[in-house]
Amino acid sequence: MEHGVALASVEGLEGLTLGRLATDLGMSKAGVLGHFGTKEALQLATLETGAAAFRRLVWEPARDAEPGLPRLRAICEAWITYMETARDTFPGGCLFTTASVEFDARDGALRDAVARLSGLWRRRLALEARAAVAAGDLPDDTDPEQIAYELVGLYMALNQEIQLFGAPDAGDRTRRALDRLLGPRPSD
Amino acid sequence: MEHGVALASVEGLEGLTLGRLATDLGMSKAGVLGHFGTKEALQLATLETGAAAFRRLVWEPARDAEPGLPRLRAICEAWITYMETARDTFPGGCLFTTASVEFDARDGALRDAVARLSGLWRRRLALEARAAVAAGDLPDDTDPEQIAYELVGLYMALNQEIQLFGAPDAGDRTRRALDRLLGPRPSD
DNA sequence: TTAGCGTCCGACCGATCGGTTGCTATATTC
DNA sequence: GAATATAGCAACCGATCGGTCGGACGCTAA
Repeated sequence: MEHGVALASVEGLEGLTLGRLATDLGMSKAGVLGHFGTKEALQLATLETGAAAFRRLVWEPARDAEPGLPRLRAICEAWITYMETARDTFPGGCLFTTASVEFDARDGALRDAVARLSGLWRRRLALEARAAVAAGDLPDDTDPEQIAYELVGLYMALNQEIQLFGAPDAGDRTRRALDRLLGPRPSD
Repeated sequence: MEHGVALASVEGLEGLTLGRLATDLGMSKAGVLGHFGTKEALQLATLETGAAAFRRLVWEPARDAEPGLPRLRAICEAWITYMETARDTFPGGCLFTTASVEFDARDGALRDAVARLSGLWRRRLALEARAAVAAGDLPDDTDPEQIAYELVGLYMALNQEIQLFGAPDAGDRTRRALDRLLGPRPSD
């Protein structure tokens, strides 16, 4: 599964091939397929494994922070670290950005799964933003969904900056945008 | 070429297949390939054709606006329209978002072409932002590259919102984000 | 000891991939 | 009217695709 996630992050979930995966793992195609039954099942399992890694790297580190703005900031910082340093797990960049673009114009279980996971994450972000508004850490007229929407865009830009342009200062660019979106960081 | 662009926007530039394209066009594979010689050449030509359509739909309408913030606003509005209504040319959403994610982890002419086109557009956006700062329409301490960076992210989010979630209010969400990024629109 | 089960294998299937070859039909040009 | 160039075709190539099949191996429980 780990190698499948790595492969898919580079080649896409459609480019994740039974033959290629089997060769890399020193197995036969039938041996690999036996565990899943179908390529689509393999793709879905890969997506779930990737989601678990995302939760572990981005959500878990922020879990202990106080709900609301502190936790939202912790999420955003872990998210930057994830984009910058998760090269071993996701050598081709964020799997969910890739999968979203890959399946957003098709039908089927894959598209549904991607939309479900993306929607879940968006709701998580909006939930924290809502708590931040309730706590008075964000302006009263803030739309939590709007915050979540802009955050997602910001991190897709970060993914492109790192993967396509190889920009070293991409993390700081994102932090600057976060300052404007969530207010300056208190640690400064 | 038109049909190739439409196909690639749905299936990706790699999913753009000689056989599929030939069948849709009522031609033979050899007949299609004869015009390009190589699949990679077809992909590059498709990318260029898509870029021409993008320029026509997003850049041309804003060309007559005054350089700086007015033109930047005109670009952003045309860009939203492009995302919302270019379903005939790009039924699978923005071709450049797709291509960027598809090739950002690979090597070769396709990746170079995508990076070149994306970089060009980023520089165009930054150039207008810089003019806006010089004209006093944006704060003095504004980083034009930062504006361009955040704009690109914003429109990738818009592309996802339309294609993956089918959200009808996606354009307005983007306009709200633009208000915060470039200041409220004067037309209000 | 044996039966069953999970894991994996090599061999094979039809379909499709990108690409090559030799040919024909239609224009254009000299 | 002959020569040339263009565009298209059917047929075919080796490779790879996802998937199927029968069987071999090792483990565990009866």
